[in-house]
Amino acid sequence: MVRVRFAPSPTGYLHVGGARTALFNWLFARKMNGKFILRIEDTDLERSSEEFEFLILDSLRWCGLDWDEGPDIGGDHGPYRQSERNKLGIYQNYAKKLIDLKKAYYAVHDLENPKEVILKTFEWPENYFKKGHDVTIKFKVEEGETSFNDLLKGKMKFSNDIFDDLVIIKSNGFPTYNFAVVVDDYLMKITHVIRGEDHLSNTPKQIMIYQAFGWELPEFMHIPLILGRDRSPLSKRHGGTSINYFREQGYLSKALMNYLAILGWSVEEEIFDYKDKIENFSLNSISNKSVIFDYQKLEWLNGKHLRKMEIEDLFGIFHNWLLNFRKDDAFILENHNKDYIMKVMEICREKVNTLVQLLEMVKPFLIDEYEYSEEYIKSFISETRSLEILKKALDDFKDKEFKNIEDIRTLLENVAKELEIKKRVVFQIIRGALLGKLITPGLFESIKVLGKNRTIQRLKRTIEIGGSWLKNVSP
RNA sequence: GGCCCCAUAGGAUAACGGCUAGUCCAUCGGAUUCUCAGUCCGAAGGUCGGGGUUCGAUUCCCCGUGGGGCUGCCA
Repeated sequence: MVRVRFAPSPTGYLHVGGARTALFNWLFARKMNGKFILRIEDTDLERSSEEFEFLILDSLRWCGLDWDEGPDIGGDHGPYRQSERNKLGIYQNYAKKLIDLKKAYYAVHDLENPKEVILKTFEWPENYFKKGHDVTIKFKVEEGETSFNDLLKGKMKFSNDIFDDLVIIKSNGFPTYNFAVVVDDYLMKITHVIRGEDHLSNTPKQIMIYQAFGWELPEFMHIPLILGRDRSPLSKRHGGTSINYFREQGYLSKALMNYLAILGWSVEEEIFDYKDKIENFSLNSISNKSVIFDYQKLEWLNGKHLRKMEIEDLFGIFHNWLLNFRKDDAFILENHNKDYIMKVMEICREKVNTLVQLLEMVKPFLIDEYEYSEEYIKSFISETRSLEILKKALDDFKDKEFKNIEDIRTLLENVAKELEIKKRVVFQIIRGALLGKLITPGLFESIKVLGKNRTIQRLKRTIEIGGSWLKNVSP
């Protein structure tokens, strides 16, 4: 049975790189009918926090990556938080076993200069401890070579003399990363360790520990890192990096996962729902090269997903997003029936890539006191016959029914024809009159969705307000 | 400094050792008898450098260069 894990440390938000690692683990587990385990590596007391743990789980859920065992749901190999495991004495016990095997020792550190070890012993150095010396447990690195096979990199070989003896239990009694991972991966029966390439050089250290215990090695696979535009590690400098950031910026989890999947994974068809790709997934189609995060491609992909999904699903996601991240704008959905809103969204999504952009596009349809953009006011004023255009359109709309796009087109083209003004000009003046902006969904479609009453009201409103713009600039 | 990983257009990828190095994003140009941030069409742009092996190298080997990682009582 395949068992893989994702083991974040709760010292920050979930990073896209972490999410990608989690995604590949998840995909592999699902494909192999195995288990995906979530373990929290909170052995760094200084930097770890419960809030970050909460946020990481929240982000993972948003991504749709569900786990079979974890700190919140438990499992047969718990607990799943290293701090809790430490309380049970798990790491201490295993460290003592290594001491019994003479493969690790107590290291007594100098009082003044804690980096210096003044005594190595297999017996607990109670006297020194009482006097206030730091005491750690260090793993003894033997001479020789450590090699392993990496699923992506192939055969790896390290000479042991590049490693010093490594601390496995800190003076505060907590295990270090390299020790805790080994003990936990062993106890949790992890079969495949799939993680970022930044751990490649740690692997031989961990393998030495496996070997000291006589434990069977899992498979290892180190996937390349995600970099920013300048090839330095992706950081806030390059833009947002946390899952939460992209969520807040109006990206869909499906799209973000899709992007993380194709980033360094060659596929025939680029746009997909990653949950449909479980069967096709294979570890060896993952690229072996670090990759640069391309915000533009992500946005493009997000637009594709936005346009492709069921409008009702999009409505739900949009509504939710407003409530979570744009509380001040959430009111726009009130006092409208869902049907109208969905029709609005249907035509607006054709032009946008993110929920942020969608919000801007949708807003004027849902607010009667919509604002007028400066560009519109400017072009309204510079076109001397603006008011005339709007009045003519108003008159024509009043006594005509318009049920389909063609009727609306005919009517508007007729306005232009009779006034002998270019269609483009007429349409732009009317567009802005109805929605306050010069960039909107198709004008005829917009009018159809607005309906007769709103259209007429809005024409009247702009005629009134537009009059005052003209007065203000009169010579 | 030491050890390790990586290298095809600006970014992501494709090409049993063999056609003119293919595709997606971005860029530029055109179209969409209404806007464009949407859609369609088109263009430009690449095998990091130097040595080998070979009839033939993007592909295999060596060196260099560049980028990245590790080198913590961080993970």
